[in-house]
Amino acid sequence: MSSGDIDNIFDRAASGKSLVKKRETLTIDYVPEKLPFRDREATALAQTLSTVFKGARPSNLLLFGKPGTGKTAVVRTVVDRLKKKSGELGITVNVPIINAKLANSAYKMLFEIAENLGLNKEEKKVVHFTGLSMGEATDRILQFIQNKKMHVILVIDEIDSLVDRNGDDVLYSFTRANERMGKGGFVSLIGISNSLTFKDKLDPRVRSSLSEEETVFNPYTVEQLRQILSERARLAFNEGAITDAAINLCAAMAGREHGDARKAIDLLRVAAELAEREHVLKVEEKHVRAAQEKIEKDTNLEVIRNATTHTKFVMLAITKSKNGNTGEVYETYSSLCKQVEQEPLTQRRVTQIISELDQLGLVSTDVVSQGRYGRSQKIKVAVPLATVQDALKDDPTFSDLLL
DNA sequence: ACTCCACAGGAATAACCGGGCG
DNA sequence: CGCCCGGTTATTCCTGTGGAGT
Repeated sequence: MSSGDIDNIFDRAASGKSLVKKRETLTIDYVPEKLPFRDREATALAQTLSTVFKGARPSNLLLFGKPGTGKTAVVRTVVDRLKKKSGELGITVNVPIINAKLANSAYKMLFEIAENLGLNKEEKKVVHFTGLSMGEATDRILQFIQNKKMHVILVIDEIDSLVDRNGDDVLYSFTRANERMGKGGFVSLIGISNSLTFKDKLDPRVRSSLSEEETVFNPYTVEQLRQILSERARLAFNEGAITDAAINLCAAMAGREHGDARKAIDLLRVAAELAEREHVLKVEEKHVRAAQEKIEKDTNLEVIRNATTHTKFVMLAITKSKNGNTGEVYETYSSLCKQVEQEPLTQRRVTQIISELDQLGLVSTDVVSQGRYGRSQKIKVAVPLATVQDALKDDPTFSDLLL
């Protein structure tokens, strides 16, 4: 380290500067002015939506693409502009953007739509957060839109998770709404889906209506990711606070998955945090590697921590049983339960929990047949043992069992 | 070629929760 | 108040199956 570098540290400390100057540009919520490599998609979307300014209903639209390909970001920038423009022109357009996955049930989603459209500010509450039948709730929302002659463009993010859990009944009502609505009000749907096979899960009627138009978002290439990251880094970091090599590594790591820009930016942010903690001058490749590990560990930790007690028991039982076939896991599991005087669940339920853990990637399973000795799963933990123990140590139920 | 273990994993159903309806 | 609604967790009962041992 040269004396210049040392001066540099002092200068930064004195002026209150650190590596990062604009942290918010490294979060997923930050939407840049202009989205690189997404012009085509953005103009197509703007084109479709522009019909509201003629007072007509825009076509329903489906957007496809893997996570982190800029779907949500494109929608948000275009919608922002749309709102600004409609304000200037004195046209009222309601554009609720809701995330079906975060809402985590069809009913809560309806509730959020209602909130967004301001149903609950009127007279008295119209749609509550439970208690009504689904049909009733949708009817009330549509009725409201019709009465107020509202122009609504409803954006449903992660629409595939809605259909996976609740089927397409709700979507059916919304796509059909315009026929019933008469003149004055309308509803357009914009669905954002992570899954490319999403359309197959829909009823044909819903499918044709929902995808009057569609756009596919291709994954970013590593080179594109690199450019996106460089641009963000220019905004976020102080001059010379990050090496090109670090940026390239972020791009390469995120590109290896499927061109996930969100992941790339997460990596960059966490790497910066780690570098700052070390009080070094530059974010380098090793910080990016460390960030990768940290992100993985943190998500696993969270998942285990938020799991139900029995899921935790099962997780622990899997780490404790060496052989890892279902019968053995179940036995260690029940003995763990009895140690703390809890009623163990059925084996059927436990296999279900195991397959849930498998889906979360905490555990890997493999069906193997051992001939005479039956057919079973070979279950292994897919995360470091320390992670499991860390996650469980805060739970008082497990404090005695971890030794 | 047949058996039969030790489960996998689907289907139906129940128990429970928070909350609205009349 | 009793009943309905949707959601989640758990139970009960069930049929299906790869391959080591015979």
